Amino acid sequence: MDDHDPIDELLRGWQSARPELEFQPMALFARCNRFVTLSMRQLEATLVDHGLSVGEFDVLSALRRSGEPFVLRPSELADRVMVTRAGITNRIDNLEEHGFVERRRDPKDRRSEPIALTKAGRRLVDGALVAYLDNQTRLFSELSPAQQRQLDSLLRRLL
Amino acid sequence: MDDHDPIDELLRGWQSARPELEFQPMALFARCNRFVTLSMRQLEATLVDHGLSVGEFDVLSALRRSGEPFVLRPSELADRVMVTRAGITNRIDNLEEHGFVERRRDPKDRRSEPIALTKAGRRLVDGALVAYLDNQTRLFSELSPAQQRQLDSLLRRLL
DNA sequence: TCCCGATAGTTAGGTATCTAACTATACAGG
DNA sequence: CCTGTATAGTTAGATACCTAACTATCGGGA
Repeated sequence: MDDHDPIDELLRGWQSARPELEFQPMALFARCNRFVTLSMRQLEATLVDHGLSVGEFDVLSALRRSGEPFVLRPSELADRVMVTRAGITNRIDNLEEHGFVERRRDPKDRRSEPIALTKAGRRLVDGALVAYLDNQTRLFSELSPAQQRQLDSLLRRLL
Repeated sequence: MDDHDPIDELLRGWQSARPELEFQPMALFARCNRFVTLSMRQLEATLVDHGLSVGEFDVLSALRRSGEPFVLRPSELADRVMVTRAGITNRIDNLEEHGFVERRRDPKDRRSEPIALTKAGRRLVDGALVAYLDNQTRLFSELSPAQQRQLDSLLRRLL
């Protein structure tokens, strides 16, 4: 019963304002939300040290994961990083300006503009990845391996 | 091993691209993130039915929770809904336009502009609250009460 | 061959947020 | 009292998204 936990405070506020209602699930979701929000802030800070935003890192990551020759079309990228195509256009614009990706041409389909990870982009993402993983590992370091598996299984059930 | 789970796919992609690294924590965080993102979308949809965005609902909720006379200063609201003061100014502008809150004056401090929940605002938030809670309850309905407590305790440890 | 619906990507317009700068007011110490 | 610093809130400018409309191209069927 930490009096300074903002979510317990939220819960107490509601319970005294609407004592007839059940707020346990709200508090649980608020905690999930808070964990993700705070963690994202840390991850952003980690990537800023490498000159990347999370959004840009996601795009470079998708290219990196795709394996040789590290080329994907914008629509494939959009699907993989779960962003609209318009959003991907903007991210690619930024990354291209900085020389981390290149727009190519597809001789088979002139509508398509395959996006290729450049050498510089690959170096960058490979370096940032290590810091990013370290950070994510730290996020869960308070949990034992068994607890981490437990959390994973609960989340799988939720999704 | 669901072949169509996008997070398992993420994991497989990385494992084949960088087999020497450990991606379990990344997958775990990705799952948290995905759960929160998908849930937020549902909650947004629920509130849209009541003519509110999540941000607006948060502000009205904070006022509602504060109890009689349902008045808080913008800076208190900003702290409670975890948004900058600039962000709160905008939300209040919207809510005031729609008549759900009112800007008052504080005779003790002319810098301050206490925000009061109107009758209409209170009706709205009380109605939306029920739908919102129902939705959040549904989010976790796949988990037994014991599993929900387990999740809560894991999250408390993480935070 | 020509047309027409589907597909790839970009552009335009709108929204919500942030940071930083600004205005007005309060208050404490000389 | 005056003055300097802190505080309350707003405004300005930038960013990163979204949806919807648009342009160009593809490919199948009359």
